[in-house]
Amino acid sequence: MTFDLPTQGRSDAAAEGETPIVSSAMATDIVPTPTAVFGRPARVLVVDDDENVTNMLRRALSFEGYAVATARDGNDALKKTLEFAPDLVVLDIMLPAIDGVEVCRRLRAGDPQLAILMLTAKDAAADQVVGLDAGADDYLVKPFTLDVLTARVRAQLRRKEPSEVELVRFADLVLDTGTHSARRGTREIALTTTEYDLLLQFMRHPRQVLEKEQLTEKVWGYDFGGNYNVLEVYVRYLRQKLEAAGEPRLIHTLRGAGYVLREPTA
Amino acid sequence: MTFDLPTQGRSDAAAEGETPIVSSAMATDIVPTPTAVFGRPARVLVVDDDENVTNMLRRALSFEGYAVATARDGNDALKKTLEFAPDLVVLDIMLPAIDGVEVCRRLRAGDPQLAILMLTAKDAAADQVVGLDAGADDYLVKPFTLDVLTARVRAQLRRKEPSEVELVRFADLVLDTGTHSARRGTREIALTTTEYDLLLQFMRHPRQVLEKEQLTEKVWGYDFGGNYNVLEVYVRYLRQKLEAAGEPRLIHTLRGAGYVLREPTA
DNA sequence: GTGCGCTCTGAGAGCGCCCTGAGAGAGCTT
DNA sequence: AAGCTCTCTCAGGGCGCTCTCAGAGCGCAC
Repeated sequence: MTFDLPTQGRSDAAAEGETPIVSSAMATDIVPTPTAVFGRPARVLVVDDDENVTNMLRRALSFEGYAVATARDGNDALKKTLEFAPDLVVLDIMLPAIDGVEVCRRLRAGDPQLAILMLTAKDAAADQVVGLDAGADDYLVKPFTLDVLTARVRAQLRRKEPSEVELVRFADLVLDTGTHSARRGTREIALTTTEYDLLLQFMRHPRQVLEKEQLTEKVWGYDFGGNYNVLEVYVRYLRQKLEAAGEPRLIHTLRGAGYVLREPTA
Repeated sequence: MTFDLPTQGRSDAAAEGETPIVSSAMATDIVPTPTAVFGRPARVLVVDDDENVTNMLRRALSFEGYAVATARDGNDALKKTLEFAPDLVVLDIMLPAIDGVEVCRRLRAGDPQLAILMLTAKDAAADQVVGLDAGADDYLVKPFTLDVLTARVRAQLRRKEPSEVELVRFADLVLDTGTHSARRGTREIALTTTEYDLLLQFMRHPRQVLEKEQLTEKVWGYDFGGNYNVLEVYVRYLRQKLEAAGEPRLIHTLRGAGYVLREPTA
Protein backbone atom coordinates (compact mmCIF):
# COMPACT_ATOMS: atom_id res chain seq x y z
CA MET A 1 0.00 0.00 0.00
CA THR A 2 1.25 3.38 -0.88
CA PHE A 3 0.82 6.31 1.41
CA ASP A 4 0.07 9.67 0.02
CA LEU A 5 2.77 12.10 0.82
CA PRO A 6 1.14 15.40 1.53
CA THR A 7 3.84 17.96 0.97
CA GLN A 8 5.81 17.70 -2.18
CA GLY A 9 4.47 18.10 -5.62
CA ARG A 10 4.23 14.56 -6.78
CA SER A 11 4.95 15.04 -10.40
CA ASP A 12 7.02 11.92 -10.58
CA ALA A 13 5.03 9.99 -8.05
CA ALA A 14 2.00 10.30 -10.25
CA ALA A 15 3.85 8.61 -13.03
CA GLU A 16 4.79 5.91 -10.58
CA GLY A 17 1.80 3.81 -11.33
CA GLU A 18 1.28 3.03 -7.68
CA THR A 19 -2.20 2.62 -6.38
CA PRO A 20 -3.23 5.62 -4.36
CA ILE A 21 -4.85 5.13 -1.02
CA VAL A 22 -8.34 3.85 -1.06
CA SER A 23 -9.82 5.61 1.85
CA SER A 24 -13.24 4.10 1.92
CA ALA A 25 -13.87 0.60 3.10
CA MET A 26 -15.80 -0.24 -0.01
CA ALA A 27 -13.10 -0.51 -2.56
CA THR A 28 -14.74 -2.18 -5.47
CA ASP A 29 -12.00 -1.24 -7.86
CA ILE A 30 -10.93 -3.19 -10.83
CA VAL A 31 -9.57 -6.56 -10.04
CA PRO A 32 -7.30 -7.27 -12.98
CA THR A 33 -5.67 -10.61 -13.58
CA PRO A 34 -6.17 -12.98 -10.71
CA THR A 35 -2.42 -13.34 -10.58
CA ALA A 36 -1.92 -9.74 -9.60
CA VAL A 37 -1.17 -8.39 -6.18
CA PHE A 38 -1.25 -4.69 -5.41
CA GLY A 39 -2.31 -4.00 -8.97
CA ARG A 40 0.80 -5.44 -10.60
CA PRO A 41 1.67 -8.92 -11.71
CA ALA A 42 2.91 -11.01 -8.80
CA ARG A 43 6.59 -11.92 -8.94
CA VAL A 44 7.61 -15.52 -8.44
CA LEU A 45 11.13 -16.81 -8.07
CA VAL A 46 11.74 -20.45 -8.93
CA VAL A 47 14.76 -22.10 -7.39
CA ASP A 48 15.87 -25.52 -8.57
CA ASP A 49 19.12 -26.96 -9.83
CA ASP A 50 17.37 -28.93 -12.55
CA GLU A 51 16.96 -26.73 -15.57
CA ASN A 52 14.14 -28.85 -16.91
CA VAL A 53 12.17 -28.13 -13.79
CA THR A 54 12.83 -24.40 -13.76
CA ASN A 55 11.98 -24.09 -17.43
CA MET A 56 8.76 -25.99 -16.99
CA LEU A 57 7.71 -23.96 -14.01
CA ARG A 58 8.71 -20.75 -15.67
CA ARG A 59 6.49 -21.50 -18.65
CA ALA A 60 3.59 -22.61 -16.52
CA LEU A 61 3.71 -19.64 -14.21
CA SER A 62 4.34 -17.14 -16.98
CA PHE A 63 1.33 -18.53 -18.74
CA GLU A 64 -0.69 -17.85 -15.61
CA GLY A 65 0.38 -14.24 -15.74
CA TYR A 66 3.14 -14.14 -13.16
CA ALA A 67 6.47 -12.45 -13.59
CA VAL A 68 8.99 -15.24 -13.19
CA ALA A 69 12.66 -15.37 -12.37
CA THR A 70 14.75 -18.46 -11.80
CA ALA A 71 17.81 -19.39 -9.78
CA ARG A 72 19.82 -22.56 -9.88
CA ASP A 73 21.41 -22.65 -6.43
CA GLY A 74 21.27 -21.14 -3.00
CA ASN A 75 23.57 -18.20 -3.55
CA ASP A 76 21.86 -17.38 -6.78
CA ALA A 77 18.51 -17.52 -5.00
CA LEU A 78 19.54 -15.09 -2.31
CA LYS A 79 20.97 -12.71 -4.84
CA LYS A 80 17.96 -12.86 -7.15
CA THR A 81 15.65 -12.32 -4.21
CA LEU A 82 17.31 -9.03 -3.51
CA GLU A 83 17.23 -7.96 -7.12
CA PHE A 84 13.88 -9.32 -8.13
CA ALA A 85 11.98 -8.75 -4.89
CA PRO A 86 9.62 -11.69 -5.43
CA ASP A 87 6.29 -12.06 -3.69
CA LEU A 88 6.73 -15.79 -3.56
CA VAL A 89 9.60 -18.21 -3.84
CA VAL A 90 9.24 -21.77 -5.07
CA LEU A 91 12.18 -23.51 -3.48
CA ASP A 92 13.55 -27.00 -4.01
CA ILE A 93 14.80 -28.49 -0.79
CA MET A 94 17.70 -30.20 -2.54
CA LEU A 95 20.19 -27.65 -3.74
CA PRO A 96 23.92 -27.54 -4.43
CA ALA A 97 26.12 -25.25 -2.33
CA ILE A 98 23.65 -23.95 0.20
CA ASP A 99 20.93 -26.32 1.33
CA GLY A 100 17.35 -25.39 0.48
CA VAL A 101 16.37 -25.37 4.12
CA GLU A 102 19.15 -22.95 4.88
CA VAL A 103 18.14 -20.76 1.98
CA CYS A 104 14.61 -20.79 3.31
CA ARG A 105 15.78 -19.76 6.73
CA ARG A 106 17.75 -16.86 5.34
CA LEU A 107 14.93 -15.71 3.11
CA ARG A 108 12.58 -15.81 6.05
CA ALA A 109 15.03 -13.88 8.19
CA GLY A 110 15.35 -11.29 5.48
CA ASP A 111 11.65 -10.86 4.86
CA PRO A 112 9.01 -12.18 7.23
CA GLN A 113 6.29 -11.44 4.70
CA LEU A 114 7.74 -13.41 1.83
CA ALA A 115 5.71 -16.45 0.83
CA ILE A 116 7.83 -19.58 0.52
CA LEU A 117 6.66 -22.77 -1.14
CA MET A 118 9.00 -25.70 -0.74
CA LEU A 119 9.41 -28.63 -3.06
CA THR A 120 10.35 -31.83 -1.27
CA ALA A 121 11.32 -35.23 -2.52
CA LYS A 122 8.72 -37.95 -2.54
CA ASP A 123 7.85 -39.34 0.87
CA ALA A 124 10.62 -37.47 2.56
CA ALA A 125 8.39 -36.69 5.49
CA ALA A 126 11.29 -35.54 7.60
CA ASP A 127 12.11 -32.94 5.00
CA GLN A 128 8.71 -31.42 5.33
CA VAL A 129 9.04 -30.94 9.03
CA VAL A 130 12.46 -29.43 8.66
CA GLY A 131 11.30 -27.21 5.86
CA LEU A 132 8.30 -25.91 7.71
CA ASP A 133 10.38 -25.30 10.79
CA ALA A 134 12.71 -23.24 8.68
CA GLY A 135 9.84 -20.93 7.86
CA ALA A 136 8.27 -22.30 4.70
CA ASP A 137 4.59 -21.49 4.31
CA ASP A 138 3.66 -24.59 2.40
CA TYR A 139 5.28 -27.59 0.78
CA LEU A 140 4.63 -29.69 -2.27
CA VAL A 141 5.73 -33.27 -2.76
CA LYS A 142 7.39 -34.20 -6.03
CA PRO A 143 6.12 -35.24 -8.42
CA PHE A 144 3.20 -32.90 -8.71
CA THR A 145 0.97 -31.66 -11.49
CA LEU A 146 1.15 -28.10 -12.69
CA ASP A 147 -2.46 -27.60 -11.69
CA VAL A 148 -1.64 -28.36 -8.09
CA LEU A 149 1.35 -26.08 -8.17
CA THR A 150 -0.48 -23.10 -9.59
CA ALA A 151 -3.28 -23.65 -7.10
CA ARG A 152 -0.87 -23.57 -4.20
CA VAL A 153 0.86 -20.52 -5.57
CA ARG A 154 -2.46 -18.76 -5.91
CA ALA A 155 -3.43 -19.70 -2.36
CA GLN A 156 -0.20 -18.36 -0.94
CA LEU A 157 -0.37 -15.10 -2.82
CA ARG A 158 -3.97 -14.57 -1.84
CA ARG A 159 -3.11 -14.45 1.82
CA LYS A 160 -0.33 -11.98 1.29
CA GLU A 161 -0.69 -8.75 3.20
CA PRO A 162 -1.64 -6.06 0.79
CA SER A 163 1.33 -3.78 1.16
CA GLU A 164 4.89 -4.54 2.02
CA VAL A 165 5.66 -1.54 0.03
CA GLU A 166 6.73 0.39 2.98
CA LEU A 167 8.06 3.81 3.70
CA VAL A 168 10.76 3.62 6.28
CA ARG A 169 11.57 6.94 7.84
CA PHE A 170 14.27 8.40 9.91
CA ALA A 171 14.61 12.11 10.57
CA ASP A 172 14.11 13.82 7.20
CA LEU A 173 15.06 10.66 5.35
CA VAL A 174 12.50 8.41 3.72
CA LEU A 175 13.23 5.07 2.14
CA ASP A 176 10.69 3.52 -0.19
CA THR A 177 10.99 -0.24 -0.13
CA GLY A 178 8.83 -0.42 -3.21
CA THR A 179 10.93 1.63 -5.57
CA HIS A 180 14.21 1.29 -3.67
CA SER A 181 14.56 5.01 -3.78
CA ALA A 182 15.25 7.47 -1.04
CA ARG A 183 14.32 11.03 -0.34
CA ARG A 184 15.98 13.48 1.96
CA GLY A 185 13.57 16.32 2.60
CA THR A 186 12.31 17.00 -0.89
CA ARG A 187 15.45 15.86 -2.64
CA GLU A 188 15.12 12.60 -4.52
CA ILE A 189 18.08 10.28 -4.21
CA ALA A 190 18.81 7.39 -6.54
CA LEU A 191 20.39 4.38 -4.92
CA THR A 192 22.11 1.34 -6.32
CA THR A 193 21.09 -2.05 -5.02
CA THR A 194 23.92 -2.37 -2.58
CA GLU A 195 23.50 1.16 -1.34
CA TYR A 196 19.82 0.49 -0.79
CA ASP A 197 20.44 -2.72 1.09
CA LEU A 198 22.95 -1.04 3.32
CA LEU A 199 20.77 1.98 4.00
CA LEU A 200 17.85 -0.29 4.78
CA GLN A 201 19.90 -1.97 7.46
CA PHE A 202 20.56 1.37 9.04
CA MET A 203 16.94 2.48 8.77
CA ARG A 204 15.67 -0.71 10.34
CA HIS A 205 17.95 -0.27 13.30
CA PRO A 206 18.11 3.44 13.97
CA ARG A 207 20.16 4.66 16.91
CA GLN A 208 21.90 1.34 17.21
CA VAL A 209 25.53 0.59 16.77
CA LEU A 210 25.87 -1.75 13.86
CA GLU A 211 29.14 -3.59 13.84
CA LYS A 212 30.92 -4.02 10.57
CA GLU A 213 30.59 -7.75 10.87
CA GLN A 214 26.81 -7.52 11.26
CA LEU A 215 26.48 -5.19 8.32
CA THR A 216 28.56 -7.21 5.91
CA GLU A 217 26.78 -10.34 7.06
CA LYS A 218 23.39 -8.78 6.32
CA VAL A 219 24.17 -6.92 3.14
CA TRP A 220 26.72 -9.15 1.48
CA GLY A 221 25.60 -12.38 3.06
CA TYR A 222 28.95 -13.42 4.38
CA ASP A 223 31.85 -12.27 6.45
CA PHE A 224 34.84 -10.64 4.88
CA GLY A 225 37.34 -12.00 7.33
CA GLY A 226 38.32 -8.71 8.83
CA ASN A 227 38.65 -6.66 5.68
CA TYR A 228 35.75 -4.29 5.70
CA ASN A 229 36.95 -1.85 3.10
CA VAL A 230 33.99 -2.55 0.84
CA LEU A 231 31.67 -1.57 3.62
CA GLU A 232 33.64 1.57 4.31
CA VAL A 233 33.50 2.51 0.68
CA TYR A 234 29.75 2.01 0.56
CA VAL A 235 29.22 4.02 3.69
CA ARG A 236 31.12 6.72 1.91
CA TYR A 237 28.87 6.45 -1.14
CA LEU A 238 25.81 6.73 1.04
CA ARG A 239 27.15 9.72 2.90
CA GLN A 240 28.01 11.47 -0.34
CA LYS A 241 24.49 10.98 -1.62
CA LEU A 242 22.69 11.71 1.63
CA GLU A 243 24.67 14.87 2.31
CA ALA A 244 24.95 16.07 -1.27
CA ALA A 245 23.01 19.26 -0.55
CA GLY A 246 24.94 20.07 2.58
CA GLU A 247 22.62 18.28 5.01
CA PRO A 248 23.96 17.21 8.37
CA ARG A 249 25.46 13.78 8.76
CA LEU A 250 23.20 10.85 9.66
CA ILE A 251 25.57 7.90 9.47
CA HIS A 252 28.19 8.34 12.10
CA THR A 253 31.40 6.42 12.61
CA LEU A 254 32.14 4.86 15.95
CA ARG A 255 35.81 4.16 15.72
CA GLY A 256 36.52 0.60 16.64
CA ALA A 257 32.84 -0.24 17.05
CA GLY A 258 30.98 0.31 13.80
CA TYR A 259 28.44 2.78 12.48
CA VAL A 260 25.23 4.37 13.81
CA LEU A 261 22.30 6.06 12.17
CA ARG A 262 21.56 8.95 14.46
CA GLU A 263 19.84 12.31 14.25
CA PRO A 264 22.12 15.28 13.84
CA THR A 265 21.99 16.51 17.42
CA ALA A 266 24.63 19.06 18.15
CA MET B 1 -6.60 4.91 35.56
CA THR B 2 -7.91 2.28 33.24
CA PHE B 3 -6.27 0.83 30.19
CA ASP B 4 -8.26 -0.81 27.51
CA LEU B 5 -7.25 -4.34 26.94
CA PRO B 6 -8.25 -6.18 23.83
CA THR B 7 -11.54 -7.86 24.47
CA GLN B 8 -11.56 -10.62 21.91
CA GLY B 9 -10.26 -13.91 23.11
CA ARG B 10 -7.65 -14.42 20.46
CA SER B 11 -6.64 -17.97 21.01
CA ASP B 12 -4.46 -17.97 17.95
CA ALA B 13 -2.78 -14.70 18.75
CA ALA B 14 -0.64 -16.60 21.17
CA ALA B 15 0.96 -18.36 18.26
CA GLU B 16 1.83 -15.03 16.76
CA GLY B 17 5.06 -14.98 14.85
CA GLU B 18 4.48 -18.43 13.48
CA THR B 19 2.90 -18.42 10.10
CA PRO B 20 0.02 -20.84 10.17
CA ILE B 21 0.67 -23.81 8.00
CA VAL B 22 -1.78 -24.32 5.23
CA SER B 23 -1.45 -27.73 3.83
CA SER B 24 -4.51 -27.72 1.66
CA ALA B 25 -4.37 -26.01 -1.66
CA MET B 26 -7.64 -24.23 -1.22
CA ALA B 27 -6.86 -22.33 1.91
CA THR B 28 -9.23 -19.50 2.43
CA ASP B 29 -8.19 -18.89 6.00
CA ILE B 30 -7.63 -15.40 7.10
CA VAL B 31 -4.44 -14.72 8.93
CA PRO B 32 -5.23 -12.82 12.10
CA THR B 33 -4.02 -9.28 12.20
CA PRO B 34 -0.54 -9.29 13.64
CA THR B 35 -1.05 -6.90 16.51
CA ALA B 36 1.32 -8.70 18.79
CA VAL B 37 4.97 -8.02 19.46
CA PHE B 38 7.13 -10.40 21.47
CA GLY B 39 4.13 -12.68 21.94
CA ARG B 40 1.89 -10.20 23.71
CA PRO B 41 -0.56 -7.58 22.45
CA ALA B 42 1.26 -4.43 21.47
CA ARG B 43 0.62 -1.41 23.66
CA VAL B 44 -0.31 1.88 22.06
CA LEU B 45 -0.57 5.22 23.81
CA VAL B 46 -2.77 7.83 22.12
CA VAL B 47 -2.09 11.46 22.98
CA ASP B 48 -4.51 14.15 21.89
CA ASP B 49 -6.34 16.94 23.65
CA ASP B 50 -9.54 16.29 21.73
CA GLU B 51 -11.48 13.62 23.55
CA ASN B 52 -13.45 12.75 20.43
CA VAL B 53 -10.23 11.87 18.71
CA THR B 54 -8.80 9.80 21.54
CA ASN B 55 -12.05 7.92 21.96
CA MET B 56 -12.27 7.16 18.29
CA LEU B 57 -8.67 5.98 18.11
CA ARG B 58 -9.04 3.98 21.28
CA ARG B 59 -11.99 2.10 19.85
CA ALA B 60 -10.36 1.53 16.51
CA LEU B 61 -7.08 0.30 17.93
CA SER B 62 -8.71 -1.82 20.61
CA PHE B 63 -10.73 -3.46 17.92
CA GLU B 64 -7.55 -4.32 16.09
CA GLY B 65 -6.31 -6.09 19.17
CA TYR B 66 -4.00 -3.52 20.70
CA ALA B 67 -3.87 -2.55 24.33
CA VAL B 68 -4.64 1.15 24.35
CA ALA B 69 -4.08 3.96 26.81
CA THR B 70 -4.79 7.64 26.28
CA ALA B 71 -3.40 10.94 27.47
CA ARG B 72 -4.74 14.43 26.96
CA ASP B 73 -1.66 16.61 27.29
CA GLY B 74 2.10 16.51 27.34
CA ASN B 75 2.63 15.93 31.05
CA ASP B 76 0.00 13.26 31.05
CA ALA B 77 1.71 11.62 28.09
CA LEU B 78 5.09 11.46 29.77
CA LYS B 79 3.55 10.09 32.94
CA LYS B 80 1.49 7.45 31.15
CA THR B 81 4.49 6.42 29.12
CA LEU B 82 6.32 5.49 32.27
CA GLU B 83 3.36 3.60 33.71
CA PHE B 84 2.07 1.97 30.59
CA ALA B 85 5.37 1.30 28.79
CA PRO B 86 3.85 1.54 25.31
CA ASP B 87 5.46 0.09 22.23
CA LEU B 88 4.14 2.93 20.14
CA VAL B 89 2.85 6.44 20.84
CA VAL B 90 0.38 8.23 18.58
CA LEU B 91 1.10 11.85 19.30
CA ASP B 92 -0.76 14.96 18.21
CA ILE B 93 1.62 17.77 17.44
CA MET B 94 -0.73 20.38 18.88
CA LEU B 95 -0.98 19.96 22.61
CA PRO B 96 -1.68 22.22 25.57
CA ALA B 97 1.05 22.79 28.14
CA ILE B 98 3.98 21.00 26.56
CA ASP B 99 4.22 21.08 22.79
CA GLY B 100 3.92 17.79 20.93
CA VAL B 101 7.35 18.20 19.42
CA GLU B 102 8.87 18.69 22.82
CA VAL B 103 7.04 15.63 24.14
CA CYS B 104 8.39 13.69 21.19
CA ARG B 105 11.90 14.82 21.94
CA ARG B 106 11.64 13.76 25.56
CA LEU B 107 10.09 10.43 24.74
CA ARG B 108 12.85 9.79 22.28
CA ALA B 109 15.50 10.77 24.78
CA GLY B 110 13.97 8.40 27.29
CA ASP B 111 13.73 5.48 24.91
CA PRO B 112 15.48 5.32 21.56
CA GLN B 113 13.48 2.24 20.59
CA LEU B 114 10.02 3.65 21.12
CA ALA B 115 7.98 4.04 17.93
CA ILE B 116 6.46 7.49 17.63
CA LEU B 117 3.74 8.33 15.14
CA MET B 118 2.92 12.03 14.92
CA LEU B 119 -0.35 13.59 13.90
CA THR B 120 0.11 16.90 12.14
CA ALA B 121 -2.34 19.50 11.00
CA LYS B 122 -3.22 19.63 7.35
CA ASP B 123 -0.63 21.21 5.12
CA ALA B 124 1.63 22.16 7.99
CA ALA B 125 4.65 21.04 6.05
CA ALA B 126 7.02 22.73 8.45
CA ASP B 127 5.61 20.70 11.32
CA GLN B 128 6.56 17.48 9.66
CA VAL B 129 10.15 18.48 9.30
CA VAL B 130 10.29 19.62 12.90
CA GLY B 131 8.55 16.48 14.07
CA LEU B 132 10.81 14.13 12.24
CA ASP B 133 13.87 15.97 13.43
CA ALA B 134 12.58 15.60 16.96
CA GLY B 135 12.74 11.87 16.51
CA ALA B 136 9.32 10.84 15.23
CA ASP B 137 9.35 7.70 13.13
CA ASP B 138 6.39 8.60 10.97
CA TYR B 139 3.73 11.24 10.64
CA LEU B 140 0.15 11.34 9.54
CA VAL B 141 -1.73 14.35 8.21
CA LYS B 142 -5.15 15.15 9.60
CA PRO B 143 -7.71 14.32 8.59
CA PHE B 144 -7.02 10.67 7.96
CA THR B 145 -9.06 7.51 7.78
CA LEU B 146 -8.83 4.81 10.37
CA ASP B 147 -7.63 2.41 7.70
CA VAL B 148 -4.61 4.52 7.09
CA LEU B 149 -3.88 4.95 10.75
CA THR B 150 -4.02 1.27 11.58
CA ALA B 151 -1.86 0.50 8.56
CA ARG B 152 0.79 2.90 9.75
CA VAL B 153 0.63 1.59 13.27
CA ARG B 154 1.08 -1.91 11.95
CA ALA B 155 4.02 -0.88 9.81
CA GLN B 156 5.77 0.75 12.72
CA LEU B 157 5.25 -2.14 15.08
CA ARG B 158 6.33 -4.64 12.48
CA ARG B 159 9.81 -3.26 12.41
CA LYS B 160 10.13 -3.51 16.15
CA GLU B 161 12.47 -6.27 17.04
CA PRO B 162 13.75 -7.53 20.31
CA SER B 163 17.16 -6.00 20.67
CA GLU B 164 19.73 -5.91 23.35
CA VAL B 165 19.59 -2.17 23.39
CA GLU B 166 19.51 -1.08 26.94
CA LEU B 167 19.60 2.12 28.88
CA VAL B 168 21.74 1.86 31.97
CA ARG B 169 21.06 4.60 34.46
CA PHE B 170 22.79 5.92 37.50
CA ALA B 171 21.88 9.22 39.12
CA ASP B 172 21.52 11.74 36.28
CA LEU B 173 23.71 9.65 34.03
CA VAL B 174 22.32 7.47 31.24
CA LEU B 175 24.35 5.11 29.14
CA ASP B 176 22.84 3.95 25.87
CA THR B 177 24.20 0.56 24.86
CA GLY B 178 22.64 1.08 21.44
CA THR B 179 24.59 4.12 20.40
CA HIS B 180 27.44 3.79 22.90
CA SER B 181 26.71 7.33 23.95
CA ALA B 182 26.06 8.82 27.35
CA ARG B 183 23.89 11.60 28.62
CA ARG B 184 24.26 13.53 31.82
CA GLY B 185 21.00 15.33 32.43
CA THR B 186 20.25 16.67 28.99
CA ARG B 187 23.87 16.99 27.95
CA GLU B 188 24.94 14.53 25.27
CA ILE B 189 28.38 13.05 25.78
CA ALA B 190 30.39 11.35 23.08
CA LEU B 191 32.55 8.49 24.23
CA THR B 192 35.38 6.60 22.63
CA THR B 193 35.25 2.83 22.66
CA THR B 194 37.56 2.42 25.62
CA GLU B 195 35.81 5.14 27.59
CA TYR B 196 32.49 3.47 26.90
CA ASP B 197 33.73 0.06 27.98
CA LEU B 198 35.11 1.49 31.18
CA LEU B 199 32.03 3.50 32.03
CA LEU B 200 29.87 0.47 31.36
CA GLN B 201 31.82 -1.42 34.00
CA PHE B 202 31.08 1.28 36.52
CA MET B 203 27.43 1.52 35.56
CA ARG B 204 26.93 -2.20 35.88
CA HIS B 205 28.35 -2.19 39.38
CA PRO B 206 27.25 1.05 41.02
CA ARG B 207 28.30 1.78 44.59
CA GLN B 208 30.78 -1.08 44.42
CA VAL B 209 34.48 -0.77 44.86
CA LEU B 210 36.14 -1.86 41.66
CA GLU B 211 39.77 -2.77 41.99
CA LYS B 212 42.14 -1.63 39.33
CA GLU B 213 43.00 -5.19 38.53
CA GLN B 214 39.32 -6.05 37.91
CA LEU B 215 38.82 -3.04 35.70
CA THR B 216 41.85 -3.57 33.51
CA GLU B 217 40.99 -7.23 33.29
CA LYS B 218 37.48 -6.41 32.06
CA VAL B 219 38.21 -3.48 29.79
CA TRP B 220 41.62 -4.33 28.40
CA GLY B 221 41.33 -8.07 28.72
CA TYR B 222 44.59 -8.59 30.51
CA ASP B 223 46.54 -7.51 33.52
CA PHE B 224 49.09 -4.75 33.29
CA GLY B 225 51.42 -6.20 35.87
CA GLY B 226 50.96 -3.53 38.44
CA ASN B 227 51.17 -0.51 36.21
CA TYR B 228 47.68 0.92 36.05
CA ASN B 229 48.49 4.29 34.61
CA VAL B 230 46.37 3.64 31.52
CA LEU B 231 43.38 3.05 33.71
CA GLU B 232 44.07 6.19 35.69
CA VAL B 233 44.32 8.18 32.53
CA TYR B 234 41.01 6.85 31.27
CA VAL B 235 39.30 7.54 34.56
CA ARG B 236 40.52 11.05 34.10
CA TYR B 237 39.10 11.24 30.59
CA LEU B 238 35.75 10.05 31.87
CA ARG B 239 35.73 12.53 34.72
CA GLN B 240 36.56 15.36 32.36
CA LYS B 241 33.67 14.47 30.09
CA LEU B 242 31.17 13.66 32.81
CA GLU B 243 31.89 16.83 34.76
CA ALA B 244 32.43 19.12 31.80
CA ALA B 245 29.49 21.35 32.74
CA GLY B 246 30.45 21.57 36.38
CA GLU B 247 28.44 18.60 37.59
CA PRO B 248 29.47 16.89 40.81
CA ARG B 249 31.84 13.95 40.72
CA LEU B 250 30.48 10.45 40.20
CA ILE B 251 33.62 8.35 39.93
CA HIS B 252 35.47 8.52 43.23
CA THR B 253 38.94 7.33 44.09
CA LEU B 254 39.48 4.95 46.96
CA ARG B 255 43.14 5.24 47.65
CA GLY B 256 44.81 1.86 47.62
CA ALA B 257 41.60 0.08 46.76
CA GLY B 258 40.28 1.27 43.43
CA TYR B 259 37.33 3.34 42.20
CA VAL B 260 33.61 3.61 42.97
CA LEU B 261 30.66 4.98 41.09
CA ARG B 262 28.67 6.77 43.76
CA GLU B 263 26.14 9.57 43.95
CA PRO B 264 27.61 12.94 44.79
CA THR B 265 25.68 13.57 48.02
CA ALA B 266 27.15 10.65 49.88
C1' DG C 1 56.53 18.82 59.42
C1' DT C 2 58.68 15.26 56.70
C1' DG C 3 58.96 11.46 53.74
C1' DC C 4 56.89 7.92 51.07
C1' DG C 5 53.96 6.13 47.81
C1' DC C 6 49.74 6.41 45.34
C1' DT C 7 47.24 9.17 42.11
C1' DC C 8 46.59 12.89 38.92
C1' DT C 9 48.04 15.66 35.05
C1' DG C 10 49.84 17.61 30.64
C1' DA C 11 52.18 16.63 26.72
C1' DG C 12 53.36 13.89 23.11
C1' DA C 13 54.55 9.76 20.14
C1' DG C 14 52.92 5.90 17.51
C1' DC C 15 49.66 2.91 15.72
C1' DG C 16 46.13 1.60 13.06
C1' DC C 17 41.33 2.62 11.95
C1' DC C 18 39.08 4.79 8.66
C1' DC C 19 38.62 7.86 4.70
C1' DT C 20 39.76 8.85 0.04
C1' DG C 21 40.71 8.83 -5.02
C1' DA C 22 41.58 6.04 -8.66
C1' DG C 23 40.86 2.23 -11.35
C1' DA C 24 40.07 -2.75 -12.88
C1' DG C 25 36.62 -6.07 -13.86
C1' DA C 26 31.90 -7.83 -14.41
C1' DG C 27 27.42 -7.29 -16.22
C1' DC C 28 24.15 -4.87 -19.02
C1' DT C 29 22.56 -1.82 -22.77
C1' DT C 30 23.29 0.21 -27.21
C1' DA D 1 32.60 -3.58 -29.67
C1' DA D 2 31.86 0.37 -27.12
C1' DG D 3 29.89 2.73 -23.38
C1' DC D 4 27.78 2.64 -19.16
C1' DT D 5 26.78 1.40 -14.31
C1' DC D 6 27.90 -0.96 -10.45
C1' DT D 7 30.89 -3.52 -7.49
C1' DC D 8 34.95 -4.19 -5.35
C1' DT D 9 40.16 -3.71 -4.70
C1' DC D 10 44.19 -1.27 -3.65
C1' DA D 11 47.53 2.08 -2.02
C1' DG D 12 48.18 6.32 0.31
C1' DG D 13 47.57 9.24 3.99
C1' DG D 14 45.19 11.79 7.87
C1' DC D 15 44.14 11.94 12.39
C1' DG D 16 41.55 9.93 16.19
C1' DC D 17 42.53 7.10 19.75
C1' DT D 18 45.47 4.73 22.75
C1' DC D 19 49.09 4.52 25.64
C1' DT D 20 53.57 6.12 27.70
C1' DC D 21 56.29 9.05 30.37
C1' DA D 22 57.90 12.41 33.60
C1' DG D 23 56.69 15.34 36.97
C1' DA D 24 53.49 17.46 40.14
C1' DG D 25 49.86 16.86 43.66
C1' DC D 26 48.18 14.86 47.57
C1' DG D 27 46.85 11.49 51.30
C1' DC D 28 48.69 9.01 54.91
C1' DA D 29 51.91 7.35 58.53
C1' DC D 30 55.35 8.67 61.40
